[in-house]
Amino acid sequence: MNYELLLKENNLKITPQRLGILQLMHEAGHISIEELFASIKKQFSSISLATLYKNINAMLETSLIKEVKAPDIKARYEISKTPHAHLVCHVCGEFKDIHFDIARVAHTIADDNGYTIDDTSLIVSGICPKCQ
Amino acid sequence: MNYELLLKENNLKITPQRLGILQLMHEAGHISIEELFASIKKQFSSISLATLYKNINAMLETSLIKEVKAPDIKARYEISKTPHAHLVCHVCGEFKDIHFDIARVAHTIADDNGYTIDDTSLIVSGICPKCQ
DNA sequence: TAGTTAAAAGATAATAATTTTCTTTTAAGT
DNA sequence: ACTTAAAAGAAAATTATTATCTTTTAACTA
Repeated sequence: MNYELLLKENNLKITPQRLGILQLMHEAGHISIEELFASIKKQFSSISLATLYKNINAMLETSLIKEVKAPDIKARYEISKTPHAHLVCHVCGEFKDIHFDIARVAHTIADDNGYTIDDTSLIVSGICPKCQ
Repeated sequence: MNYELLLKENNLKITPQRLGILQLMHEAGHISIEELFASIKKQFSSISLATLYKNINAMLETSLIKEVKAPDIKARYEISKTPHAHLVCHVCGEFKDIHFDIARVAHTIADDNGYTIDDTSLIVSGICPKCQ
């Protein structure tokens, strides 16, 4: 995955910190601020939490990344890809991408109401087999 | 709507504050903490914000109410009803219930993965006709 | 390739949101 | 009415997020 291109396409300056954030986000699939901060500090020991928040916000604004929030679970961030659903265990926190095409459904809903879609989120939250 | 029964069914004590919260939530359809606090103070001028949070959390735990969070918009709370989608304008904040049956889709996803469902949320976020 | 500039990083302080603690009050069951 | 556990209210504490300011750096240009 070409993170430099991703940033460039979104008119964001390429910085080592941003590349590190995107790399970690990509490896994890989806990651919370806490986890991200703990991991990124291994590469940039003096990185500021403020920097992390500012970058997350900048990348959210351009939709380069996406926030996913499920009940009982801290928000997680992921690099935007084709819309998909999330299955979340609220006991152990397991977070799974589900390749279900939510775009069709979303378009039907939005069109019926004259809306333009910017984001669609389908989150199924429950208990995974291990936690039952 | 019988709020006393709702509370009783969920083993929560019936208090005037809780009845007020449920009433406002029902009238609004979905409401943020801020709005709720502003409104509930008209009835209970000395109600504490801590009380509001504690009650929201208690009612969330029993699933008597549900939290709905869309990008750029503060979390909103609603009395749990049959699962439905939400359409949100992130410009003016308009929040619309959509009577689309998301349960079927959710069950398919959950069953395929051995999950038990506790909650399903489909949020389509975009720009409403007025804000375009 | 150095020079310029606007943006980003980092440090810290400030603000906002949420939770905790403690005391007083009250709902609900004898 | 009496008892008890839970809820309310007030205030403080904690946590999350944002803002401010100075220093550093990416990106562009001469």
